Amino acid sequence: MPRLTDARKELRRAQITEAAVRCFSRNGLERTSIAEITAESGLSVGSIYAHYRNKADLVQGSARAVLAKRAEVLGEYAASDTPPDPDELLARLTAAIDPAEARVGVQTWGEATTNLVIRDIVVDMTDRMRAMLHDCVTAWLVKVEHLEPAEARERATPVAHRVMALYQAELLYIALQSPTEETAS
Amino acid sequence: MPRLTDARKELRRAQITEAAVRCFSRNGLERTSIAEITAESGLSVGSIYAHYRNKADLVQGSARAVLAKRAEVLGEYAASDTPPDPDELLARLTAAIDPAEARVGVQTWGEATTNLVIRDIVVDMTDRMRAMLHDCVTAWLVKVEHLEPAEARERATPVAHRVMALYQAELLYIALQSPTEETAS
DNA sequence: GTCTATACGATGATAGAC
DNA sequence: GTCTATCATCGTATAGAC
Repeated sequence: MPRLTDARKELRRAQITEAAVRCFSRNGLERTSIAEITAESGLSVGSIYAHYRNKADLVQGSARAVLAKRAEVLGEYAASDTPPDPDELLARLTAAIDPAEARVGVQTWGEATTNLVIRDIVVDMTDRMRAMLHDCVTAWLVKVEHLEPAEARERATPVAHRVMALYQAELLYIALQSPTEETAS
Repeated sequence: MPRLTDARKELRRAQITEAAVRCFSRNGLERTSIAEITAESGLSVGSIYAHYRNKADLVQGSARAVLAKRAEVLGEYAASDTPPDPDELLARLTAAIDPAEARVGVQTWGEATTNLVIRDIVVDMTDRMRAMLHDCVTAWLVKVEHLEPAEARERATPVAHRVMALYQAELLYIALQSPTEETAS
């Protein structure tokens, strides 16, 4: 299989999802029409349907992209040599939130309540992020607080759970600020 | 103005919003058609439009109803003579969450990211709930921990903020459990 | 692969009788 | 106030040329 062609295909798909996310952040998942995404991406209707089976497929791809991007930021801290303490971890995480992506993220939560495919994506990504947080906190407990690895892992669980919860609440808070307010720091 | 007529009108409106909330919890805000709400309420299309200007108006009414109901539970604790400590407060609050209403609540968050009217309703209700939590925590600090009222109010602020955040995260968690799981306790 | 034009279905909202 | 029947709009998805 020609991997160059595959790479181009992935690039087009990314181009489309990125345009879609911009539209979603403005008008929401369902109120965004294919025509709008067409205009935003600079492509045509036919081209979009050549890369995505239907709109549901496109929404899934966009949801994955947004959630993956957020998880990516987290992954960097987990591998750090000087792990931040939980409060600092949360502060850095929330500081890295992009308002537009926060809106799409919250829209995705809403969609997940009635769409099983989206629900699985969200739950899966949330579990992964919680696991990464667990790694971060464990690393901090071991390297900075000098706990035994076994005990550190155990004590990290409720802490990771709480950090995740506070992060989600912060994401919601940012998503609920009106688009006109988001430039004001 | 005849208040009996007004009361009947309110009753009909409630009947419609309750049916709407049931539909929303199953299919989401946007994917629920007026026809479905018609069937669920046992009324007709014309009757619904006699009580609500349009679908947006109906969604607003439903959002208000759900959020107000959740705030109501909280109001009881604020007036209690033996205020629960923050952990207990959160535990009781989360225990009182109805899965169907949790789903509509999260859907409302999603809608609020792009709909200014809904956004104002959500922000307003959130602020009110946080204020009530503040009252609860202050009452606990004064009556149980025997702090001075002035200091209690000040110390209660970050606590109320955190309880609210954890409550929101728990609401999301419950909303994301699939409808088939919600009977399993 | 990408485009334009179009078919088809669904849905919000209205009209008018009772 | 409530109903049934209907309209008009919009949006997804496809067909077919290039």
